[in-house]
Amino acid sequence: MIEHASRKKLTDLDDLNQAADCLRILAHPHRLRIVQMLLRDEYTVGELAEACGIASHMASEHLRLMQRCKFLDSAKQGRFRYYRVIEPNLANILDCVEKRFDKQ
Amino acid sequence: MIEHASRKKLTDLDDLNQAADCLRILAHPHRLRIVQMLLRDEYTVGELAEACGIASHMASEHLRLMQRCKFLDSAKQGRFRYYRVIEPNLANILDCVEKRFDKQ
DNA sequence: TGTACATGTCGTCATATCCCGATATAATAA
DNA sequence: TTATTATATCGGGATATGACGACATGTACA
Repeated sequence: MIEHASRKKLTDLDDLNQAADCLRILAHPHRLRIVQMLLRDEYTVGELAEACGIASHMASEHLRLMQRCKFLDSAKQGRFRYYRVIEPNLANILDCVEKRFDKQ
Repeated sequence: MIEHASRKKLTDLDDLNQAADCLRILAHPHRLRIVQMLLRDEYTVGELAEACGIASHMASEHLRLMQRCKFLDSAKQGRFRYYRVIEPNLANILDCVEKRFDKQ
């Protein structure tokens, strides 16, 4: 039996609360740039920081936040640590951002 | 000539700043529920408020915020005011939220 | 060993956001 | 008109977030 879209159950407020926490973490210009970069390639913390114009210890904090909410994973490699995107929906959301905000 | 994905230019930090402002507005459990409802049907401010478990003047504030950043539009009809979604990417983002957060 | 470098953590302060009560506007009904 | 209902706005107090300097950890290499 096929449900009409408007009859689908609404998401629980508890779940929307979690979703809002995740979206709030993403809602920062430097974190958006970091995600956009990591969706395309691998970068060190220092490289990400430089691309954002911030000190690397600040990039480190952004990365920690995004790792905590399971957006990113990381692996150490010598002195460096590499992060990668593990949340599959982030590509989709960044597409939305680019669609609305990239100047042609 | 086809550009490789990793060679596409990064979004300006100024634009990411605007994007972050919009995402931050969306990043609230009651606003997410309001958008989810308005994507499916029409509701009065009072109905939206009740569905969120908040006073209607609070729903009104949420709606004003989302109208200001061009997520919603509204039209008055007698004593009531009806809001509707005008940002096309919101359906996509709510899909992401439901994919990650709806319990099956 | 020691020292330079990459990354991470800890306080703190300024600012932004959330939530609420009180009040305002605007339309309908009596 | 007056009362009632629906929606909107204002002001402030509590809480969360952002940015920063200072410091800590951990790795590499002379």
